[in-house]
Amino acid sequence: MSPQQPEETSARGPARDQELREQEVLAVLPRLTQLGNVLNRGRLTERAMEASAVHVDRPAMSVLLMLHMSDQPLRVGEIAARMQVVGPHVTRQVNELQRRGLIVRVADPEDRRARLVEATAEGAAAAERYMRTLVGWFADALTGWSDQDRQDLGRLLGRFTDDLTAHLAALDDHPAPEE
Amino acid sequence: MSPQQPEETSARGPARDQELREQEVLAVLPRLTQLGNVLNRGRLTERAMEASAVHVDRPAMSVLLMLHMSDQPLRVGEIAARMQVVGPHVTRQVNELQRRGLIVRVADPEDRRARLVEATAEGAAAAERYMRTLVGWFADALTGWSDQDRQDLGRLLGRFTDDLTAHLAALDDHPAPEE
DNA sequence: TATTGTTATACTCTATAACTATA
DNA sequence: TATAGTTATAGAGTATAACAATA
Repeated sequence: MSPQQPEETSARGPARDQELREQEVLAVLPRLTQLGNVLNRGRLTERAMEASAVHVDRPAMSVLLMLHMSDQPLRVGEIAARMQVVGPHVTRQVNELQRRGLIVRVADPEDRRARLVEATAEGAAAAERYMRTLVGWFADALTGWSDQDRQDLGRLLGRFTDDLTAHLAALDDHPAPEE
Repeated sequence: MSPQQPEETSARGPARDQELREQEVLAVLPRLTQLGNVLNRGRLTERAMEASAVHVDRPAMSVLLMLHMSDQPLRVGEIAARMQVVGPHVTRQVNELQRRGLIVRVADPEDRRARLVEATAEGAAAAERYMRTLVGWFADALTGWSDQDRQDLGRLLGRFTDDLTAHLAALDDHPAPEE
């Protein structure tokens, strides 16, 4: 992390800026990898489910959580789109959640091909317990942070995720200009 | 997570702080989920491998990258520990990388049970191409950010990952104090 | 004919168990 | 007896293909 003067930086032109950004990203890359591991692997989900007494598969928990955060019944296709997975995968999880009484399928009045997936009272309560457990852990990890740092983290993380998502989507359209 | 002292005066106690942090985390949670998806799923790795003309499996790429970032031959057990996976998984990936000539196994002079895994020139070049592609994409996504924001992101992300990792590890030792 | 969802199947990634060789 | 690694096998998670019902 070499400190630099903003004026100096921009005076050197875009190529130099790019190089500086790459230096910084290079330093953060291992942390991003680590964060990805903690979020996906690392049994974070399993532990939160255990702590909140929710006993379903991890993918099913994702579906239930997605449903809970939407505050509205969703179609299978919509759930799949939001989770960035394919339809059949969601069907399987919805089947399991239904078996356990955590969701129900109701008729979609607007389209008889589709059905709406809706959390039961029990399902909503389970999702709420799970989410509060997880959020509590994250919040605990931020103990000792200044208000400013916490706000900055939220702001920058959101912006970074959006920008990264947008840039990767753009790569699909303009396939890789040579570097 | 119910605060024991319901009525707080203007002075903010720890319980109130906790609640504030949870509010902020709740807002960032979807973004963290999204970021986790982008990093792990979303074909980011596959696309970077394609763009850098590296043709191995995704887990094998992780091993090769880990080796490249260590700048030193590593034992299978050490790679597994750093990747947080089990030994046999690494063995499989190392086998494939060896078949493709990207790594070699050399004798460990200090322990004849173990062998050291080392990237070949070709393997190191492939890892370097891959890493530069990925870092380039991330850096591009940060175009238009102020120097301050970029530095803050790096700093806060690193700290967050460390604190989160530490907190989750602590949960293993003091299993969930009842609330 | 296109779209929503389901069923059946296959593939990828990672873990556990059993074993070998060296310490 | 304990440790490093490998081989064989099993499981979780997700995708693709083929199909049904409705639009």
